[in-house]
Amino acid sequence: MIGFGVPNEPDQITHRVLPEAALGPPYFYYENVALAPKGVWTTISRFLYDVEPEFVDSKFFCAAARKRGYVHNLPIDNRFPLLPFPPRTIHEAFPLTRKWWPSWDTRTKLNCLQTCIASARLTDKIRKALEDSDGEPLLGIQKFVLEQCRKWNLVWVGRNKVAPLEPDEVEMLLGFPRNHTRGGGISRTDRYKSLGNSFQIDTVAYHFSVLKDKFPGGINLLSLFSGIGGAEVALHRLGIPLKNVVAVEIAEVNRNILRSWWEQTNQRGTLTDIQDVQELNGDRLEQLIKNFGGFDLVVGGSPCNNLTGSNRYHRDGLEGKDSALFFDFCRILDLVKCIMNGTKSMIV
DNA sequence: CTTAACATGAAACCTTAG
DNA sequence: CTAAGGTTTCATGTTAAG
Repeated sequence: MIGFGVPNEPDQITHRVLPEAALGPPYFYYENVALAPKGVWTTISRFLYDVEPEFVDSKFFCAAARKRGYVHNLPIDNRFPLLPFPPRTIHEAFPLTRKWWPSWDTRTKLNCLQTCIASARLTDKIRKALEDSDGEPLLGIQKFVLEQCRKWNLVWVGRNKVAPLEPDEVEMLLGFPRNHTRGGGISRTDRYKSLGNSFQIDTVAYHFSVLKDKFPGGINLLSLFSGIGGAEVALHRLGIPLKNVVAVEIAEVNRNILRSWWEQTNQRGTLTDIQDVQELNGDRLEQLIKNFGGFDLVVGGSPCNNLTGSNRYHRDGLEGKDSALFFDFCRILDLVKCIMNGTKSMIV
């Protein structure tokens, strides 16, 4: 799962032909989970001008897996990665765990970072199971422990002791600055939730890197479902100045995180918060676009709640309550295209 | 009212053996 | 080719405690 290519791997594709209707401006970038129910990505592609999805696992960029699909109309030649490369194995990312890591735990990469962590009861159960055996644990015990470690992304923090990742460790793996989601009234569980829903910065920045030459004077960004600001952080770390950013995000804690980052990094552009994508109708968009001459890039990863395998209750596909917001991405992108090109919208 | 802890499978893909 | 087995997954609902 390397899409059109990732750094340090062969089989790079540097050329593709986009459908006529997909050509910008603006550039657009849509993201969601790769392992969605059957047919979902076919539908997503069809609604986004028949652009072929690019499926990439972020394990090629960091120490954790993250299988995602991206539909975008960005150029794909002359991409470059953020430097320095983040640690790409568990041992490099968490050197202190090495001392306690048993030889029979052969993991070198973590699994996907999710929104919940393992219970204390589980790590306690694992400790007790291991303490009962002196020396090498029985194969059955090893199998059980390893299975739980994979399932819950546990790391070794002491003799017979495993633990879930701390929020700041998740921030690091995803490529965010330390303490990005800390403070300002956000709870620990909300940090896990916001981080678990986010982009992996190095992956997205690799795709965005082709924009650096094109927008030396800065970029106007429409960031839908912006969350904790993955797109903004990626562009910033690439050294692409942010001129006008319109960020749409339903959760107040996430809007606060992005606003706080915006101020801490001394951004010189303007950040406009919008709470709900439903507020973005034709009139509002026309007004915004008139203010600063149009968007260069429209980014969004719409909710995956009804697509991900982690959801035991309502994995209903794109028509699900939350995941149907994908169609708002399409609606808004289409409106932006039409307003900027002076044509009439196909959507009523 | 928040926050935290905890229990709760299955779809879809992959590998392997035959 | 098929079947069996292995592996992974941006989560939700309930309960309790503050």
